[in-house]
Amino acid sequence: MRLPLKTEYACQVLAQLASTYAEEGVRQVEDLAVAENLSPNYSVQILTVLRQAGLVISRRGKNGGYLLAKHPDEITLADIALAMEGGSIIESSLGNEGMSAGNVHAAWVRVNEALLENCREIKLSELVAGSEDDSDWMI
Amino acid sequence: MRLPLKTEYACQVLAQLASTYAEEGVRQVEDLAVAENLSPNYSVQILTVLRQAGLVISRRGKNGGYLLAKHPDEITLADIALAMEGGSIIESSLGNEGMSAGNVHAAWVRVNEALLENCREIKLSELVAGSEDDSDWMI
DNA sequence: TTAAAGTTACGTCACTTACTAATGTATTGA
DNA sequence: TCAATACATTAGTAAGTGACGTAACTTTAA
Repeated sequence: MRLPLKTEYACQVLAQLASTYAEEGVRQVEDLAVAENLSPNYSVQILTVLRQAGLVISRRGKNGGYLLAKHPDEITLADIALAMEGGSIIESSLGNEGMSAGNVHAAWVRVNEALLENCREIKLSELVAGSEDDSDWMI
Repeated sequence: MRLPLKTEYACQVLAQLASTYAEEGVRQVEDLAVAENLSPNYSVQILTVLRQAGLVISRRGKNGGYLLAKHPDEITLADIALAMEGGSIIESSLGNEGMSAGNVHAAWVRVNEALLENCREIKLSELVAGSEDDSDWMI
């Protein structure tokens, strides 16, 4: 199944914010969108979700913009995915109709939990282009 | 993201075939579909994919039907998911447009690989209703 | 040879995704 | 204060996808 672009874009925008985290200033949507080659209008909607999830902080009005709510080491892929996708990353929609439906559903719930654990091990800081970590396993 | 019903149905149909694996006879689509409460027509399409992937064997003509190609212990969730979804379970569609796109893409590729490992640890035999294994962690 | 079963191709309708556009609201600096 | 600026929210939409149904074809046992 395809990972929603929405979620991938969220990773990009957050990585972009992380790249200037040390400077402590806000970044404007236009700026972020250009750097990641995204539609500014769509980026706003993504940033709104990220704000509601407590991953970014926004300032309105003139000289407004966005900044990370936490250190890039303390935001994981799991946080991002859950923020964008809701309660689970992979969700099984099977009910109890059919002999094996219950077992199949339970199995995928287990897979989702294992997946969450894996995502918890990838930090936002590793996604920043040109960071120290990005040479080990990144291509 | 929602796990495609197609994939979940595939698990159900295979679990159903696994439940009578010892009897070594074929099961007809109608039979399988009723047991798992699926549309027979749709089940056919799923079984066709599973056959092409080498997970089931079909016999055509009168008294035809389907049977598992391997022992239920030797088919895993990974096999099923890959058969239904293609090369990867979770696929990132990001290219290289945008500063962090490459890193984000690489991260999700890594997640997919970890996910595959997890799926390799769940055997089809565990999905069979009423099997010995289904009481430990199944609800 | 005929009826039963799988095979294949096509059609389709509702839903979702990935946007754009328009309007509203808060903040600031002159 | 007021106008400019930037985020916030809602609505709209076109294209794609998912989950089916239908129908014609092929194979095989009896």
